[in-house]
Amino acid sequence: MTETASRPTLEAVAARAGVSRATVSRVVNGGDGVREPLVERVRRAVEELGYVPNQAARSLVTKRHDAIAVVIAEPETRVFADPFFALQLRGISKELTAHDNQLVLLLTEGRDDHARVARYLAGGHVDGALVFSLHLDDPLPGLIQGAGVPTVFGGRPGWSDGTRDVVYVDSDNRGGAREAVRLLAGLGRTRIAHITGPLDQTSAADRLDGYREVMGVDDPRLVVESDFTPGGAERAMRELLDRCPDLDAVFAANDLAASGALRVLRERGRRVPEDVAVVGFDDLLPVAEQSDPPLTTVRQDIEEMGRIMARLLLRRLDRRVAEEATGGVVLPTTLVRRASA
Amino acid sequence: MTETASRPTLEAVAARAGVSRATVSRVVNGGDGVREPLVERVRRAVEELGYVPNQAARSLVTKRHDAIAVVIAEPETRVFADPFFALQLRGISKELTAHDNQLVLLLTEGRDDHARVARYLAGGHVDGALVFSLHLDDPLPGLIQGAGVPTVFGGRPGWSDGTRDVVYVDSDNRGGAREAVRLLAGLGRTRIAHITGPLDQTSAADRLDGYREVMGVDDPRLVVESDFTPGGAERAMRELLDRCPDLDAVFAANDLAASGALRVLRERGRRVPEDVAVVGFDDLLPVAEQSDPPLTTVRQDIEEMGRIMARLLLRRLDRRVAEEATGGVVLPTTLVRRASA
DNA sequence: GGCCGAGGTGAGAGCGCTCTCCGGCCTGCG
DNA sequence: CGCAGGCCGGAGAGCGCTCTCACCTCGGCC
Repeated sequence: MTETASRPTLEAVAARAGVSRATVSRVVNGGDGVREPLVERVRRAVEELGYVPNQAARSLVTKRHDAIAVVIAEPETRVFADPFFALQLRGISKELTAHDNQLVLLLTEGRDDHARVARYLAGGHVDGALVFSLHLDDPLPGLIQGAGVPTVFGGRPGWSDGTRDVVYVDSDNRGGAREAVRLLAGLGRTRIAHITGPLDQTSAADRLDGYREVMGVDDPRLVVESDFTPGGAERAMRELLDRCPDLDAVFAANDLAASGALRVLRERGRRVPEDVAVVGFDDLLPVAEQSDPPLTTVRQDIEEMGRIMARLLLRRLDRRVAEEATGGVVLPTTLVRRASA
Repeated sequence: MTETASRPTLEAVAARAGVSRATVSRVVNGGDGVREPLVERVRRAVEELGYVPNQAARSLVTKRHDAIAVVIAEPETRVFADPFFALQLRGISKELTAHDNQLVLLLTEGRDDHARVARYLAGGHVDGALVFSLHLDDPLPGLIQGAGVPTVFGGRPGWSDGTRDVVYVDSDNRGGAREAVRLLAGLGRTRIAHITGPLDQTSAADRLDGYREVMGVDDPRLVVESDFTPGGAERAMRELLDRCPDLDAVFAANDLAASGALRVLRERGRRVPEDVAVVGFDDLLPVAEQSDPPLTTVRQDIEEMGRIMARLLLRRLDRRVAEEATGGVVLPTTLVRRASA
């Protein structure tokens, strides 16, 4: 079996069109400064030969790769249990595709992988990186910054050492939480409990902050730290009911937790929302809409977050030295009312 | 702000180690045929300079990229609603990482993207592709095969035109379904209903086949086509109960569907498993374990599937012309008993 | 009608690497 | 002690592209 003829090169196209390599290159890259008849001739040659530029050769000289790394650190296996990352990936993918960039996915599995990722990024295989780092003590962001690759973070990185020059995109976790708690308060609820997420994640911490801002001085009996999972939330909910049987509302840090809370409330014979009103966070449709009763929750547009992250990074790569704006972009949340509150 | 000094090249390392480029190259690529003292000297130079090979330059000559594309077609938005792909990705990522390959993620959004993906693959940017194509009429697999890139499919592709040379990895959907239905039959259930998945997906079709194999002649009243979602399964379950109020078991094509069925059964006052036994498929922990009652289901090792896909592809790429074995690898499933049956 | 300038096109030098030779040295054998 | 053969290491030719520069050909202007 003969090897299929190797792909045509610029040279071949040039020969066929009767022009020089340089001209073909110009046409392929936009065709500025080439006269129409020639452009046409080259286009046809490209078409006929089925020419596709060799990206490796191109990168070698341009030092551009048109590729972006997406780094998802996964301290817990949890990560993939909720569709959060999947949705962000979709947003990122759409935006990158629209700008002819490729998405290189780097999944890390514990600390051992950090060095690998850092090396890869430092190796200049990609033009930039989109990094999800949601934990306060995560060393990865630091390593990545050290690698000197333009980076945009997903979610506010929780630096222990104060401010650094970072660009990040996040939801308005604090504002969303405030809105949720205000809704409950507006419903006349006075003993509003909060099931938090893991507080070493900035999103969970910020939601707790929002809760506290509205509650004023908080009754420690009403707050239980949990882990964003239904199971964890069930334990938390039981504890809350034991501590404070007369609570009349629960703000859960995400929808998964809310669903766990709902289950325990039902099991304990509390009616929702009559006896206890419940609000979640995220608006994960399969969970929020299917729960019983359907969940009132704070929606964040996750896919849009992904898209914006990509857009920010791409823009940064464009205007090289220009305005290296730093800081965060915080996306608004919206309250979605269903039956649970 | 001065640009940071560009990364060191082979040349620089060679100079520092006092050897030729060729020798450095040999050391970097395994060091065969270079004497120990030289190897050591080169290693040190690499270390000191922080040298990382330029992948583009390397690819240019080797025609290898050490990169694999993962193509996930997404006809429906559904795709990311369940953790299925995420888990497979994890398996793939682990295996690729272990062999120093990168994962390029290609998400397609409707038919328009097909050409883009085909062009990309044909462009020789990656050494191979892992493709998830679960629909009977999907043109994508055909396009990809046309591109001449070594490919392994996730899930049995449903060709309308009979057999082609494909390599795929799939779960034993049919066998798993048989096992599920046999369990129900063994429990003395005689009117066993089946809520299918979308039958244009081979997995759903295979599960239905398995069900039929055990049931013998099937009562059409007992089978309703659905869509792998809780909502769809609710509608299907209602219809089943209306048609056949005395059914005593339900085999749902996946766990999400089973959870929907459970909800309707509860709403209609049927006890599970006393009145109606329920079995799902997938063993998605958050769903299966958290449902009420916990779900008896057919487990497939999704992450392992991903790993095997990657392994198969990598092996294929290795032994170039050698045994181009074709056909499918079908992974076994196991029945997990919980409370629902 | 000649000169200058602008706009198009081509020639050629690399980008950083791999890999094939080829030559030098060292070993072993006659 | 001389020569064949094997190993090691270096030189150099590209891989396919981009980009600078020089050249050429016009048109416009004096």
